Amino acid sequence: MAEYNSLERIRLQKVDELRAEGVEPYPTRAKRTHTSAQAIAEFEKDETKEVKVTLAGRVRSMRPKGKLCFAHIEDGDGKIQLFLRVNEVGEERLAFFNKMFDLGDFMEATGTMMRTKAGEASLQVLDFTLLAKSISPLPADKDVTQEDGTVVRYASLDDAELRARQRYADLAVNPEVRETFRKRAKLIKSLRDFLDGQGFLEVETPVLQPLYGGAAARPFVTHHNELEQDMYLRISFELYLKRLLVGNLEKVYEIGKDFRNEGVSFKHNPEFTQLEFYWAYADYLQVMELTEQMVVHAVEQVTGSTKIRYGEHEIEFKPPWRRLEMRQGILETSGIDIAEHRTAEALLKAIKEKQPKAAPDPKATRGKLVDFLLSEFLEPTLIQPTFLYNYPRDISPLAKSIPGDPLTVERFEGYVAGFELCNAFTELNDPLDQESRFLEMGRDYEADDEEKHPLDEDYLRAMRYGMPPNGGFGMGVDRLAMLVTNKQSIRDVLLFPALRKEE
RNA sequence: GGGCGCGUAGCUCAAUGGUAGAGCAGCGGCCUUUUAAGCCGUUUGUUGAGGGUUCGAUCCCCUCCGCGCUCACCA
Repeated sequence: MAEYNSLERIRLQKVDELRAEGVEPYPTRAKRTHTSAQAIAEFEKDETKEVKVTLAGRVRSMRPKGKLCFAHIEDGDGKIQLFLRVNEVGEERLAFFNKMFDLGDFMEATGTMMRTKAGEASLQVLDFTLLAKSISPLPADKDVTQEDGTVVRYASLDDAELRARQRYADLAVNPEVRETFRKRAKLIKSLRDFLDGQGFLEVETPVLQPLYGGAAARPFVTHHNELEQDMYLRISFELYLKRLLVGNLEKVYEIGKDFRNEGVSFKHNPEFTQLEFYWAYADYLQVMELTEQMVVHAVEQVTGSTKIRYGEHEIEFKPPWRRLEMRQGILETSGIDIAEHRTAEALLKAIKEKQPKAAPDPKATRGKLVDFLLSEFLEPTLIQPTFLYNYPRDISPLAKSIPGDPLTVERFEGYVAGFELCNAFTELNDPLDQESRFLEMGRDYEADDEEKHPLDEDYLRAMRYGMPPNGGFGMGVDRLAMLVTNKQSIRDVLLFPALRKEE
């Protein structure tokens, strides 16, 4: 049972009073004819013509002034001022409005458009109705535009926890939050449009899987009662999408949620939106070109420019992006040439000599050490969009080796603003090689390591029917959303980010 | 999981080893062109929870809860 504070109790009492007067505080239907923006546009076409409209929205401010009252309501398009006078609505109705309406209420108002003495296009109200009484006051929010044009916000909702937990309140009072999520929707639509235009088929593969795979991550485990078996929430789409290539679907993609039972950070959420595509007969170089085209298309659709501002950086997405061989990048930033150190022992020794302050895991494989050098030294320098290519084989069990170089695979990652945006490779399609890679991975992890790749026999069975050579791609859509909305935390681009349960 | 920090009114914040204030919101008035409206009056708190030290804790100590930053983890 909810407990009400003093403000809420006053409003609840108003609900009772309204009902006692025969006024329904939550009527079933609204009769809106225009949004605020439509009404203003129509009025401004010809201000001598009478424009009669019914508007609806949330009351955001009330300024009663004796025999008249100004109020702003906000709808999906913006705010509009209501102007109520005793001349039109009568003394009794004006008093009713002042007494019974509160900030946050949804209401409807019918009237004619007019311009106030201060010059604001407003609705001169003839009649009004309550649409939904607000019991709990929304966090107060006042924007004041000062003479020099700067907007000062008084008493807004900016507690990060409250904003994430009660996103509905955050959205209700912070218009720029609504804008962020409009941009996010536009981003996803533009990615979809691009891939559709390239002839890719959008598919849906299982979220609930008998076996997880396609990435190294701890899964969420659940249980199906009737089948009497454990199920996993997917950690990637990869293995299912590649099964479709076996089925002669040549270009497929999926946009959806992945789930990883791991740490939460400014760039990690346990469930996140992934885009993956697989492209038969293409290799990682072709995927690289398609990637830069796709991303610049999306950035341009959302922001209107190929260039964005992200924090202190200005980032240009126009292709071609910088291409940097991983070996070269690591050499330039750490002074270590990984090609000269072909074993984990040798590489570890080199790191200790050249970078005594660095603290790599002494038990790491060679691939993990390369990854360490990458994230420690190279990654922070990759601000402008950069394709880092050619990765160590042992951290890439699903990628194909470079002909003639068994330690290196045809793989690239796209980096922007110092973090990984996407990951792609020429996909391994040799079932025998794939099987030995799975077994190899198994040896590199402890028996109880939850990140150990389970051996997916059905996937190998599919591959044995024959899988065309292909290029595959995966991208964290939330991270791209962070870039185009200039948000420093993944939470700001997720409507309901993962939070600990409230007590 | 480790480290650091934070938690005070509906919102934004202040204060102090002697049980708390401001602005906004609210409530009661006045006001026929306001937009942070103004003016007069006025209310609001288990100071995140529990325990300890103390004559006395919101402040000091411990535990817990929640959040933020960060490290670890994360192909």
